[in-house]
Amino acid sequence: MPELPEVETLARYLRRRLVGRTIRRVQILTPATIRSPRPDRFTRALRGRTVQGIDRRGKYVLVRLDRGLVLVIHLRMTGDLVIMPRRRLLHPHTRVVLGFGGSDLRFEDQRRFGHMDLLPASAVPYFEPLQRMGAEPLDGAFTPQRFRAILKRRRGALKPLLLRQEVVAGIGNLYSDEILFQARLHPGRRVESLRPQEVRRLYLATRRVLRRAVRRLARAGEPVGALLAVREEGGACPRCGRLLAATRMGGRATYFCPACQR
DNA sequence: CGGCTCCCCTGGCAGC
DNA sequence: TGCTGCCAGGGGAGCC
Ligand SMILES: [Zn+2]
Repeated sequence: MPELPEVETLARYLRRRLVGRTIRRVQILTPATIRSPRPDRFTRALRGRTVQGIDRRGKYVLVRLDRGLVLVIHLRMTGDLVIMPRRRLLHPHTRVVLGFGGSDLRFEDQRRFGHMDLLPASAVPYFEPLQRMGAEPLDGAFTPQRFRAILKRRRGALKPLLLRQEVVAGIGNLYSDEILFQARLHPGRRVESLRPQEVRRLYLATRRVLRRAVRRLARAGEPVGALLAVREEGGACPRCGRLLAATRMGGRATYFCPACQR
């Protein structure tokens, strides 16, 4: 279930495979997946379009097409984009198929939370969720100063803060736990109580955790993180060996070490 | 604004 | 075996 590193890895893969190729066939198996425009228009507008580029913003995949169109896709919890030969049987959770001749790009999504919007490129900056989206943590513009400024405007517990896409884009439930573990900060710690040194740790941990995960996913296809490896009921802290605390914050399962994270 | 609950939907799994 | 309830990595709406 994809957070920034997984979506970034997926976007890079799609870029390698799809740029320059032309959509010949569009098949919608679950109309609800298409949020806009209506399925018949969606199909007509996509047929014949050539992929010019693939971008990522937060957890969104953006497929840039000719004629000034962009296909904006969110995988949510269970969505995935897979490329496979056209002759391969459709997986039962296949929601949308874009046929590129011999191979398909298939959107598979068990829980049907994922969705896509086909927009004019000019409308993308005004597309609500993208417009609200916060800083890209792996971007060069994401500096310690910028991060400090972002946090200064906020109040409340760190974990829910990290999960808000309009604060920092792309962090989900798993990586937020990992980031807080690496930063040695308690998930319930209030952002306004952080000392400069701790803000710095949080900044560095955010970058390092996400960057490492992208690198590792690209190579091994396996997610990384000291905490992620033991993140379960009864797991031991990788740093001090004590039992991890398991709780819920903002309705999300949360794991941390009460000794190391303050 | 922050923080909570509910909801969208499906399936895996523990417990009875 | 079969049923039930709970849980899941996302995020928006509605409420206090
Ligand atoms: Zn510890």
